[in-house]
Amino acid sequence: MNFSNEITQWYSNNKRDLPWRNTTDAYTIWLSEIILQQTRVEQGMPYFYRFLEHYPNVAAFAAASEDDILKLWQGLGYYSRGRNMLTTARLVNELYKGTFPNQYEQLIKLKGIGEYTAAAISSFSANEAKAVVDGNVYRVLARYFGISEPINSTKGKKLFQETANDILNHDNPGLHNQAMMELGAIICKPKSPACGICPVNIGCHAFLNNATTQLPVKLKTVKVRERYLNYFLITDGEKVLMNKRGMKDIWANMYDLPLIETSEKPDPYEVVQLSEAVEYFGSDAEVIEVSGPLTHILTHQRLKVNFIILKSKGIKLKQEWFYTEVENLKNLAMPQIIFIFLTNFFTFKNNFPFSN
DNA sequence: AACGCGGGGTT
DNA sequence: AACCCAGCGTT
Repeated sequence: MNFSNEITQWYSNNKRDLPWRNTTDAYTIWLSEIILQQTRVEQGMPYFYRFLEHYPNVAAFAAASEDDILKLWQGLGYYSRGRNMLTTARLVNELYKGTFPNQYEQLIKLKGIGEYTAAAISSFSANEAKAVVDGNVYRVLARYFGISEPINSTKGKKLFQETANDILNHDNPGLHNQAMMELGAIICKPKSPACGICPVNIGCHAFLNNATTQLPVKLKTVKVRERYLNYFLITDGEKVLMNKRGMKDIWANMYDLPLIETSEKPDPYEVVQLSEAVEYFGSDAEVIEVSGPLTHILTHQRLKVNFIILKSKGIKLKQEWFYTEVENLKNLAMPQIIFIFLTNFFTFKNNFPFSN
């Protein structure tokens, strides 16, 4: 038995029953693949069901608004995925009359679809002979063949893609690709891999040389930036003052609260004295209550967040600010920390959340 | 080639 | 705290 036969047989007997594996519909597979980019299966699963229910085909997706998509995407992170999907859905609806393409060369041109995703959709949907290389495959290949080239260097990416191409089973590329990823997810795990029950342990360089902890090799990532975000909760009757974020920075085009960012750890009461605050809130602005700082961790940023309840007579609205009914908050896509704060605040009005 | 982009789970 | 997750787009 060769490598591919071993893992595909193992896969057939041990695979998880995942909803996107029961179809060859390119639209459905596209949906699942974008959701699963840098996202664990368990985390993406409920979003997959939700999106499929709201948008059962590409025409339905194309008809959605960006606000709709971002709201449904809320909590999943990497929101550009959702915005890129909308671009792609609208293009596909025009260009291919609502039939999602399943050929690599067409897929790779679409926004949000890179080498991995184009290979995944084309091999799963049309059995096209393109090898997938995701985080799982990097790990399996590095260990099995003893490849110590960093997986995130340009040279490494090329080498791993070539290696994946070399061992691809051309008789059933879709099955082979699924098996590679499943092996990485279930057996060849990052920590404490289950080498004892691995179908290809005989022949695995890392297993034979007790080197699973050294492989794969990955170049150091950049350091985390600290930011201090001071959010203001300003109400007017049953309305809340909200902010629509721009295209730069995190949480593009999503909704949060009026914000003043400071370069150093601030005293919330002094933030209100800053000229920027005085300009918009007036010098008579009064701090009612403060909670924070809360720490919100992103991959490359550590956010220290203050929430400041403010009362003021003369608010001067910035262009991106608008009042909205509390009832309408459920329609706005917000970063998790904002969503949780507002949910708690308006659920426990008399009991300020996160006070410390 | 390097960087930016979320949120959550595991070790 | 470090690392990882069915990566991709921009600079």
